[in-house]
Amino acid sequence: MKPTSLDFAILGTLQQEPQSGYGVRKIFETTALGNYSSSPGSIYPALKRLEKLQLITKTKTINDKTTFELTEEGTSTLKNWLLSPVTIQDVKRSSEELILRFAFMGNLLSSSQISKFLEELEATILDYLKELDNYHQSEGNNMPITGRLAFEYGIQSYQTILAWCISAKKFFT
Amino acid sequence: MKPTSLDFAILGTLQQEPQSGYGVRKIFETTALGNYSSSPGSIYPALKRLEKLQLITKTKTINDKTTFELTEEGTSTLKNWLLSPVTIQDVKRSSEELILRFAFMGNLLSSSQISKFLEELEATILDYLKELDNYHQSEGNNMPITGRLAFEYGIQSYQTILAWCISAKKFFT
DNA sequence: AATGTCATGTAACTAGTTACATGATTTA
DNA sequence: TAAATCATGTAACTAGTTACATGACATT
Repeated sequence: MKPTSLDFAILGTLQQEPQSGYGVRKIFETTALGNYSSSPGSIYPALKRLEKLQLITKTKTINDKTTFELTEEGTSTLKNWLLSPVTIQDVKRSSEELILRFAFMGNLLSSSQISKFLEELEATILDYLKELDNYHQSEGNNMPITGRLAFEYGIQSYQTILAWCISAKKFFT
Repeated sequence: MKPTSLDFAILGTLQQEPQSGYGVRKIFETTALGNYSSSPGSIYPALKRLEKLQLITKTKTINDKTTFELTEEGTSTLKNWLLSPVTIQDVKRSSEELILRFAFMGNLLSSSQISKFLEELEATILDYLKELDNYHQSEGNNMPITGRLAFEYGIQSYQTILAWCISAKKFFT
């Protein structure tokens, strides 16, 4: 029963500052933290889930607002997620989630832990890029033009992450 | 009852070449068409769905293999999807899906239709980038460092698509 | 007084995951 | 002959979507 990607997005948000359900929804709606659903049908059940798992607790209920904050277990769950190794599957499946992880590191990890994450990410992407390059070299000419261009977009987007990693590392020496 | 993203990935794959369910699974597993699940629990039910909607039909059953191909309705559904306008929501939610669309255009659309798509995409991303830039200008300094860097990654990844659009257009004059 | 936003929820549905199951065929 | 891969499926579960519902409070 491991938390979902949305769960971690909520945990990270609450870690930055305790929020009501409505507060979380507004943050997901307005900030670029988006592509996470802000609909009540996803947020409120998720909060219940997290509460049942004892990762968050209600703190105070002033007028209408119920404010949630992380429990100790919630904080350590979040931290473990931030510290978990970067796998090639992570890279293949969703770079978005890796960037989300990074975004939440500021408050919880040390500079050297953050820089280690970036180096792991860099290495993993380099590996994957080699794989993609090989495929491109051998199959590129057999692919229909739009297919090939789409594939090349993929390569370029990984190169973008790579370049971003390298420039981001400078902030965490 | 509109087809899902996975449905379109299957339709596009079958349009390129009729396949068995297993064939589709292998393509999703091995090609970079990935992040679409290739598990039997997603593919076989999806094929049933598409068959019920009369977008695909079984053609022949040689030994074990049941081969599916697009019906006329399937082809036109796919084509309509390819031709549908590029919205800012598409861009925000998933560039991946837009690139998937592009990848399938080769066989079904004319050069001018493809180039129109690229121009629409370019314009939409430009709009969105302006929005992101404004946000960055006004809020960038208030954001925690990892949050800001993550945001900047977002900007860079849209710039990558933009550059890709521009270079891809050259193939469809 | 009416509209909009704050604030929280539920109910019905859909798609996708994980895990299991089966049998045939191919390869080591 | 054992193991791997071909080939297709199902069953139980989970998360998320859409749509609806409610009431308080603030604004015009």
